[in-house]
Amino acid sequence: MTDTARPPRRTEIRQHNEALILQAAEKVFAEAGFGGATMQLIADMAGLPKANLHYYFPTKEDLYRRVVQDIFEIWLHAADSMDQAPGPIEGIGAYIQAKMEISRRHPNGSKVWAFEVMHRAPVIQDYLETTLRAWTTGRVRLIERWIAEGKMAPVDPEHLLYMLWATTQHYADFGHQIETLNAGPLSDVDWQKATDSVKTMILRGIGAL
Amino acid sequence: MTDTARPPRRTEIRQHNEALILQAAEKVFAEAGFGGATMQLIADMAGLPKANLHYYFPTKEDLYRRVVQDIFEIWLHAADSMDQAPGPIEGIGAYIQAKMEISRRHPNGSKVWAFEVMHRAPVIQDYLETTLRAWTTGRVRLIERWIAEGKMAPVDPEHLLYMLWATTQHYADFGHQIETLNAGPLSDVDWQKATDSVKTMILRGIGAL
DNA sequence: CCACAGCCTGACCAACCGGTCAAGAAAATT
DNA sequence: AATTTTCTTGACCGGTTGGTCAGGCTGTGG
Repeated sequence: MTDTARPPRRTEIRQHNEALILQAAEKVFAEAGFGGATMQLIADMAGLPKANLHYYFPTKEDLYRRVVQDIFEIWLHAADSMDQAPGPIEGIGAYIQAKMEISRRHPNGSKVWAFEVMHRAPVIQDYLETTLRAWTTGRVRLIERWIAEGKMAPVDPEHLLYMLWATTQHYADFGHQIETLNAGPLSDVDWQKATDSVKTMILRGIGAL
Repeated sequence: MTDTARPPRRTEIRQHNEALILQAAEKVFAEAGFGGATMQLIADMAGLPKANLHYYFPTKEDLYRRVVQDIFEIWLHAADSMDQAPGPIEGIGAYIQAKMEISRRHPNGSKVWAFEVMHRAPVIQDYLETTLRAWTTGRVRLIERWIAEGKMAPVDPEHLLYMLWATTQHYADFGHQIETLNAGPLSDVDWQKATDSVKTMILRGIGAL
């Protein structure tokens, strides 16, 4: 009578292996999509036998769902800095900064999200309709407030958000194309330049500079 | 001895069926990626037996390659209007207009391209390194000229191009997400609004307005 | 020491995949 | 009409896939 029946006690082994699998899965799903990814390949990359994957994640879809959800979490937190900002220069500037850093550090996550949405979001449609919609409504109101206060030009807030998502995620999703045109991976300086360029063009574009 | 050996004579039947197959393939590849798409599904959607697909396109990869190449062609032509423009307002404005219309009319093509690039472009890597790079270099020079003539602010031309690609293609690649947030498909007015928003924000962002 | 719950995995399976092929139907050419 | 080329298709094949399962292993609490 010490415990409350169910919780299967997250052992350290479980946590460690789940992390290992999720990391490998993110990469494989990003590079091949859901249909193109194979459990065998994910298993090899994680250094585990395939049957072990099915022990922690019963089906391929369960594993995929976890990967997508984890990414979604990261993205939501990226906007925290935007909320307590006094105006668009600080708020949107910080949001661009945060999203560009995510594009650099979690390019695979961004790609999996893109795959999922292009696939008509069979797995996370409910998230789009609930969490993302609520999130969006909140930021739209924030932007409308800034406009009303004369801190920026009267742009359509939703299309501004689309532009923010599109430009920042482009550096992750189309990273290969950018690297090809750049004749090599982007350096620290290149990333700084990219971030500054996006910030400058967008902030001037919304009349905040 | 009448003909010159090879040309396999494009009959009307061939042209008709190839178009039918390519149209179905574009949709299936866009919604499932290369790995997730099946020849059977494409055949069903085209209303043809699977074996017939292999008659016109020997392998799945041949079919995929044709789909990607066709899209690439459309995109290249979208920039024609940009070249003979006197300045960024007309040139970049027309380019945004053209790319937004492509996003609306060929959303699947845009998605297949996105899939391909995220997949590290196994099929069209040579196009990226030759045609696209040459194209990009040309537009970079054009933009640099406009900057030198004082017609726009001194932004980084390459990051401006990325922003143009990202924002316009976002309406195709992430159309499902946008439609979900919009609670339904975009109307004529919605598309006009989107195009105007993108144009205004970007043109002001580069100091052309 | 035992007991037991959680962890591991080689071997296996039905379903499905891309691709082949032979035989014939339909067009085009002579 | 005869002949040659193009087009059509059901049946089939080897290989791969997601998923299963029985049986063994391991660590921990008593």
